[in-house]
Amino acid sequence: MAIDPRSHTPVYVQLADILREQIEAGELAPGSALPSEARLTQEHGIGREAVRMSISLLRSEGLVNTVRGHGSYVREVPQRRQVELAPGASVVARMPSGGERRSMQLDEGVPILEVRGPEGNVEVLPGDEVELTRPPT
Amino acid sequence: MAIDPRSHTPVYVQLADILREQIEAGELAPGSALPSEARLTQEHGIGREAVRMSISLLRSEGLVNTVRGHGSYVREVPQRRQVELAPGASVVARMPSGGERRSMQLDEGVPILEVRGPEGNVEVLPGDEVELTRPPT
DNA sequence: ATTTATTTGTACGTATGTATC
DNA sequence: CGATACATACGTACAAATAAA
Repeated sequence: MAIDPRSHTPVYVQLADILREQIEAGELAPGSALPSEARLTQEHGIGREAVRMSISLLRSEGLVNTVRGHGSYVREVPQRRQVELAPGASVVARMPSGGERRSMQLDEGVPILEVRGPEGNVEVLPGDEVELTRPPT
Repeated sequence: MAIDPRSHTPVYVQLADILREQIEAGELAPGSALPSEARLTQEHGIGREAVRMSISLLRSEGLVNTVRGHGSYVREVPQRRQVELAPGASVVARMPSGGERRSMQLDEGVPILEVRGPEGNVEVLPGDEVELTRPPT
């Protein structure tokens, strides 16, 4: 359970594994706060940078969300609304640019869906709120 | 052009903006190498951490790809193969877990597409290589 | 095949800025 | 205002991967 600084797996990966396990086990429930950086630093006897890299890793996986000056929280499992893919349309997934992320108010680790309609019109959807569907015949 | 340490926009964001502009203008062509961390540090008069955060930001946007011990490179625009979404199927986009990223050999900043077939079968596709389509009526 | 130089990765410490409560 | 918490940014050092001599 304890972190081994001499292990070949980096300290920050070890801590991320511990936290991920606690999240998936429900010990850290959706919406609940992770321990602060200072606490994680002290309790695991590691530096602050390693702690921050751990949380950054979980953020990039879409598992947690960090609010500056407040804390890091386990992301709620998003409620997805169903969007029907129109006939003749196509869709690609990609990460948003910084500007797109801000304007769409997306958390880190959230991709976007870019839907091209048959007439060339493009629609950009938040990847964590949408489930694209094609109705049965 | 020069980086202003007293600006309210962080140094690493300023550098990322500069590099992103050079990428989108074609000065840094797809496949070409970015300047090394040491060069960027010296030429812009900033610390290595700021340089690394800049490149990390571009990586998370899927614009560059970093190879340890070698350098960072402008990502090639991916060739997407078209995959038809079956009738009755649905699809969501999300970021891969660390294990998924390794096993699918995905670069950072590449989402995945999770396709659920009508019979509940699930298929996981790399988001940078696939364009999902629904054929016209 | 060994070594050397280059480059990125990990990790620590320190200091200061800024947002939230 | 003060306390807490995360963000930015510098410096340092060593580890590890890569390529070239």
